[in-house]
Amino acid sequence: MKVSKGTMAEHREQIITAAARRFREGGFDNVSVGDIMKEVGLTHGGFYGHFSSKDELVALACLRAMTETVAKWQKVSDDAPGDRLEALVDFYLSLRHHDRPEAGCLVAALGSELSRQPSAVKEAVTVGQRKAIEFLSRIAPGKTKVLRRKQAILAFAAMVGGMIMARGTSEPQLRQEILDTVAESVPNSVRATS
Amino acid sequence: MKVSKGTMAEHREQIITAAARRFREGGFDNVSVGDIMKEVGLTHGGFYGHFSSKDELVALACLRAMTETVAKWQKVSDDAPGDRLEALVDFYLSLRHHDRPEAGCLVAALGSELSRQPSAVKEAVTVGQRKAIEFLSRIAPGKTKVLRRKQAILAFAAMVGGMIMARGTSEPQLRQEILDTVAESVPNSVRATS
DNA sequence: ATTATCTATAGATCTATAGATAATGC
DNA sequence: ATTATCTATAGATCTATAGATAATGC
Repeated sequence: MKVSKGTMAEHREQIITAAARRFREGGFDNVSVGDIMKEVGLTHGGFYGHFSSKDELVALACLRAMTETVAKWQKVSDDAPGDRLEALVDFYLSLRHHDRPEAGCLVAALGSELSRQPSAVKEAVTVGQRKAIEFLSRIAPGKTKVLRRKQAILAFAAMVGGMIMARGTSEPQLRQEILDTVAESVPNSVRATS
Repeated sequence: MKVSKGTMAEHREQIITAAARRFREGGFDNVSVGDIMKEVGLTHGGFYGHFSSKDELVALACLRAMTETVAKWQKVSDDAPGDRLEALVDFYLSLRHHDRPEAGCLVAALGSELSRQPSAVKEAVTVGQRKAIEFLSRIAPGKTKVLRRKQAILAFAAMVGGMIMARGTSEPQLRQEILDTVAESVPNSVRATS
């Protein structure tokens, strides 16, 4: 039953990866330690050899998800033929992202649950938020650093809010109107930010 | 033990009111039927004489919360000495709203949990979202109806996202930067929307 | 007589722990 | 010998239901 140290380290990574996906899919409360361990092919009892509590895994999974998201943003903006921020906004507010919260932005998938998480979780998310804002500042069009940071925060807020509103709507027409309107307006708005 | 029909109707209202507050405070999953009934001064067993399921109460509580919020927005904008939308944005992105999710916007308090709720709940929220967007359209500055609606959707998205980001942050300085930046940028952004 | 509420409970689920098992690694 | 994982379980909690109780309202 015992596995090598290398395999155990792999298991740990697999648990964090599975958790990052499953939590975004089902919410922190509706995904149990047992669910995640089963997905990795282990039993729930072994979990506590890897982590001291479910909360510890939640914090690690949040940071993992946010780091992966910013890395994906980097690729999307690098591949953009035209305006990098505009390409990112279209990518973020796509129907594809809407339909796959488990593979997308953690703040959009779990944002309103974060305020009720223990401080270790919020601290991990804060690190991720800073990375996201810093990345967006780099592709924002403003002339000064201060201005680009303001543009980054505004763009992030509008994208997160737009996606959450779209996911909370039962009518496909309103949903698409929200995604399209925000995607279309953010680039103009960013340029107007001072 | 039995009460009059009038009292029973009052109890029903009290249950919905308590639920609307407690759900925004703790999330749908972390507030039990028993918690809500206890707050109203009843026992959990009597709940099913009022509602067929917890989900039914969730839907009613969501609609209640959103309707109350839009009513409050109306008052805030009516009392504004200057620009009505600007006053509303400042009110929404205030530290006071940040600190009291249970008395504020449902989309900011529970937004990312909505996509996982049954369709009856999402339909109730959609009704509320339409009311919110229609209200914001009325105080938006655009020349045409179509333009004002776009401005309303952008402003709502930025406000929701800004509040959720602020509540998910553990650092007070970053939190305040997010609230201030979005509050300051939305009015300019709205004017730039076309 | 009807029915709003209460008491008690079935059935399900979840986190965390304890001790057993069996493979690694000194 | 050490330890990663497994089996089993304690303790807690939640939704929903069933039957009892006692006050309303015909």
